[in-house]
Amino acid sequence: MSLPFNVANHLDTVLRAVATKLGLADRGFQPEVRVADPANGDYQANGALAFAKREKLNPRALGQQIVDQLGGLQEHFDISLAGPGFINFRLRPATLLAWLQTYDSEEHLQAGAASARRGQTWIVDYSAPNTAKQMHVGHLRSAVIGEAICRLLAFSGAKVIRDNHIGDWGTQFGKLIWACKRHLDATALAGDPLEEFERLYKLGTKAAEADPAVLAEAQHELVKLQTGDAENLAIWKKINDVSLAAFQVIYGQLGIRFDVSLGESFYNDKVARIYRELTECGLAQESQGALVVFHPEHPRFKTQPFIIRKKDGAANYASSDLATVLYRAEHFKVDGAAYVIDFRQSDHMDQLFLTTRKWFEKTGRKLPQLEHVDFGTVLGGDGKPLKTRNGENIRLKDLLAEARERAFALVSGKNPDFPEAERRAIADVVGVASVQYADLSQNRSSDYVFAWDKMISLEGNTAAYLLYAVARIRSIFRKAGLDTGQPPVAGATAPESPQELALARKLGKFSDAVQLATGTLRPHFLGLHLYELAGAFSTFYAADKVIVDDPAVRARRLLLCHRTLVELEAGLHLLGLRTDLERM
RNA sequence: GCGAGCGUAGCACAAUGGAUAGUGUAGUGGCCUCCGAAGCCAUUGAUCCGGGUUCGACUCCCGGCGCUCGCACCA
Repeated sequence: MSLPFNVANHLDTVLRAVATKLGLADRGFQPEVRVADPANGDYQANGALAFAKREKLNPRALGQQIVDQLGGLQEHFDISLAGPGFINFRLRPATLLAWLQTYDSEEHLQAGAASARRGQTWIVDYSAPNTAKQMHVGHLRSAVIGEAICRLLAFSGAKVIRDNHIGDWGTQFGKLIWACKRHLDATALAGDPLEEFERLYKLGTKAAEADPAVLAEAQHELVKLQTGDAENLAIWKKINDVSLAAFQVIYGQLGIRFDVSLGESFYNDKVARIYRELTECGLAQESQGALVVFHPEHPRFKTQPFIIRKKDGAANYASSDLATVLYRAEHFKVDGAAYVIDFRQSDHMDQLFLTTRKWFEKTGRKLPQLEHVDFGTVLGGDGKPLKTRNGENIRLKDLLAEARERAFALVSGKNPDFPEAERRAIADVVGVASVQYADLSQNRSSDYVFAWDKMISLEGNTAAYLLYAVARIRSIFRKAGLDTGQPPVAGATAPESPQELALARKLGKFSDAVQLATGTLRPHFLGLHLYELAGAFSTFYAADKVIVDDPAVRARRLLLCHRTLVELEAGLHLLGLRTDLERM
């Protein structure tokens, strides 16, 4: 028997078969296979405890009964019954070696993982900045988390559509066009066009606030735009083109590439159908002049309306989001849609999903799995949303530039002898990766404190610590005159020392980490695995010399080094980080 | 007011109802004649309060307290 990519799933399958044989399955036995604390083994099955309790059986006797049926697993596992009825599985060293020999590259790891969601189509809605404004720190999390989720879903076999649902339509364009027609600075526009549009946007907003006549003019410009006025449409298009080009620079640095950018304007001509359908199926009603949806069974949404058409007859983001769900279901035929949007919009998302569920049910449509991938706020050291000293939003381009500068200073301090161009290249990787990883290494649901010192200090669970492990492994190969692409690992023996074993066992948990991160749409589970892997490597590296004379020992330690490199890189790539550095 | 989320060592975080609540940082004490010390080893220190469910609760339920966010036409 060859060992499967995900050992826990294999154990689950075997245990279910045993449960069937023992007549437990039809009474609801669940194996409950979990990754175990290393002190207890590699995996544990907890199912006997709950089942025995429910069926009034002795849990240890039941556990023993199950263990007695697991003879076929003895080749690969040391199996024991422990405590009140835990079944512990410890992989044998030879099995660890076999697993490591099989999963020897990023491609093979992916091949192993790709069965989980084969045949599924997912659309991921992330980033979604508004045009005419610079991307700022508030846009960071959606972009970074969204990209990681796309990669995780694709890795587990899904077809993924990356959709940038940009805010390219709305009432702000009235004020903006008003300002463009009166205050455009051609020189500034030629220099940094987005900067100029942002200035005009602020100017237009202020002017409209101060003077009702301006507001009226701006509203007129908006109506002209909406009714297809050629001049206003041209300005609008110019603004969007300029904005997208500026966004693209940021996306390039973050390793993001979208498949489609279907912004709000794309859905302009699709909202009338929403009003009609929702009214016809009895979900929508008039209230205070607006078209709204109430949910009588819901404690809050029975009185808090979901406004899908404003009293002035215009669409809003609810109408547009409903049209978007329909388009994704009809045109892309998605099985799932993940919305990477901050937690403050939870009410909106709840109302959107609730309404969609009822609407699709009434119209006989298949409902995709709808997931709000929410996330908290990026905070400053004062515990408030991160801003500049004068209270402005921090621009993403400035933030990323500072990250690279700080990384450059650090690399230069550590390795002043590296050529400057190389130090720059290293800083580009380390700086951006540090920002990305600071976000991805913790549970997305909570707010997080943005602290340069912690994220680039290179201590603890940081990108630099992981990349340092990558650099050290490359260094071992380089110094020994070996190629990481052709590791000389023939004749490797099974891991022996405690540090080799700990590292090998950690390597085998990659699949569990990917599965957990993907299943929960929480990338930090993968980050945590990579951090623990890098730690296990550092411990191994300090304890066991790799380049030794004994060919078998040398081959197996090189094998461990190589697989650590492969997994660290595969994992970091899954999180959207670059790893292309030889040394740092 | 109603609703949602969050309260874990000085600080920053982790824990898919499981075994002795993990890690980083800060503190203390060790380790470079040896493949990179941006490292390794050891050690001090925590579940907001009160009930409940469970063989077992940071996790689930109820009630407090505290912080954050949302609540009619911005997205």
